[in-house]
Amino acid sequence: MSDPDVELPESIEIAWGLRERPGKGPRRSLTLDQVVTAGIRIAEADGLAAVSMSRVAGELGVATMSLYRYVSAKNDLLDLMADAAYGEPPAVRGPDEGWRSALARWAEANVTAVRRHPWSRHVPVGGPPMGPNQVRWMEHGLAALRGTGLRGTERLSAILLISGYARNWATLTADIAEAATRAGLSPEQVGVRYWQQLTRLTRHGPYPEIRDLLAEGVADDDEEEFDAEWRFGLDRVLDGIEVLVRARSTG
Amino acid sequence: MSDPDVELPESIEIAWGLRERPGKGPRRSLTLDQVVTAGIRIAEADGLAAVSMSRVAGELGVATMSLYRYVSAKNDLLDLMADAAYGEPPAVRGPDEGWRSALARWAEANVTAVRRHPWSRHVPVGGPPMGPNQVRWMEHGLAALRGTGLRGTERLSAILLISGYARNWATLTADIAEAATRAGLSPEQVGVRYWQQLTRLTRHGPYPEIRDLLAEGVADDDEEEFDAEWRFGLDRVLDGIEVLVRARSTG
DNA sequence: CAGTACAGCGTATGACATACGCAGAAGATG
DNA sequence: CATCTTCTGCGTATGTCATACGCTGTACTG
Repeated sequence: MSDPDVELPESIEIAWGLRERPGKGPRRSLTLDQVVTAGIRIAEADGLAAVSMSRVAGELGVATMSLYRYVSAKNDLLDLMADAAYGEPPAVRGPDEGWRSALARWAEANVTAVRRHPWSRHVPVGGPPMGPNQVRWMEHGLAALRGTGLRGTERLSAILLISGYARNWATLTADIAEAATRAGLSPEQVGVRYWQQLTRLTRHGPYPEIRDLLAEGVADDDEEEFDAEWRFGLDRVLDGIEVLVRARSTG
Repeated sequence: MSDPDVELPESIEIAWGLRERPGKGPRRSLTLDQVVTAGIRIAEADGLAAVSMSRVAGELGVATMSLYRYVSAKNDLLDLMADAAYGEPPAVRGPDEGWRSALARWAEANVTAVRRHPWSRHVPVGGPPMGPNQVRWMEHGLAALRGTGLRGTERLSAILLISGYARNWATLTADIAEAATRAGLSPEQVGVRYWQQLTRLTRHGPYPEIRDLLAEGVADDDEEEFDAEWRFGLDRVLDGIEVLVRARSTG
């Protein structure tokens, strides 16, 4: 139950500062932080695909292979970059704030975090959150649900659900924004084009629902529409949680 | 409003069978389907990373560059593979089935689809669904919400929310299952190990919520726990939709 | 001062996506 | 039947990338 020294992936240990500094050999000329920051700078400027070990090294004025004294593989670097991209979680729920408001803030902050670092959505994830920032986000998300009567697994599932939704939404809108930039259009125009494309594809064939949808005029013609859609989904999730919270506090 | 010939990405047109066969030159020695199927076979056997153009070509007994007569870039191939991985959507909602049951089936089917082709979760997505199978899934998802009084954008947001949750969940569990295989453990053991790791990381520092969680004994000690967690989130979402559906039918 | 473990990094390897252009095939056209 | 057009398969070449290996010099330890 309280194993003091569970095995931990190397990059995670380093990120949490659990690695002893050896003190022997020559002084290191860089910090891990500098490496990660350089990677982020490149991703910010030219996208995640531009982040190569040699380019990161170039940015720092060292040889490519030197980086491997700081990370054990490129994937480690990407994981650390992604964790850094999360940044600070939003302010923890205050004593006077309701769980619903706090959770909504937390959800919005998730979206904002991805929007601030659009490249981060392309970092391949593998496994549950263990980076320092990710864990802190988890902490704050759980705090929003304190006192609701939800069990541990339930609180956890709830924030997993919400962060997943937020990341999905942020990813979708970022993809659209990127396609817009590529095509020299506005995001709204890309949205409209998508519906036109879907209209053409479903013109012939058994797509009654989609045709109804299109006939209803679903086109996202302005930014507020986009935002309304996000909030719609968020409200559904929060409503669903509220149903349970109420049931618990009544029972 | 009814532009008859909207621009469509090349690979999408091909996938929908909207490309004319030229009829001129030599006969093609392959079909697009064979190429995609070969890619899937490799991904199934050795993971998505093993899918290289040269390996796919080898599998088909042609030269690497021949593939580019069928897809314009590797990404096209991956997109087509991902669309194929969706496969058939679940049976459309029948006349006697409630929206909630139909939507739950649709959600489960999303999970199953990813589980059947775990590699598909690593295919980089770019943009809203346009593949033939994806669109058919969309059609069936919307059909589940027919007659609920929800507006078009609302129905759409709802299924986006659910499919996102399902894919996230499937991804997380697949990641765990894969880590388990790599480590020669059971998925349950990997879950337990994760909580131990988190215990160690949060032992010192401001993590009251996580420590509460761990003290409560949150460890996923069997498969039913896993499944209960999935259903918890799904029920929250469905409850949230139900709140709205009821409000609409009352108003 | 001797020993030792580690830092930086030059070099080499093997995989990969894909641009380019050619030779030959099969219809289209006269 | 002859010529032309267009497309196919694909050989070759290019440039990029991650990373294994091992050497050299460094700074702390005893």
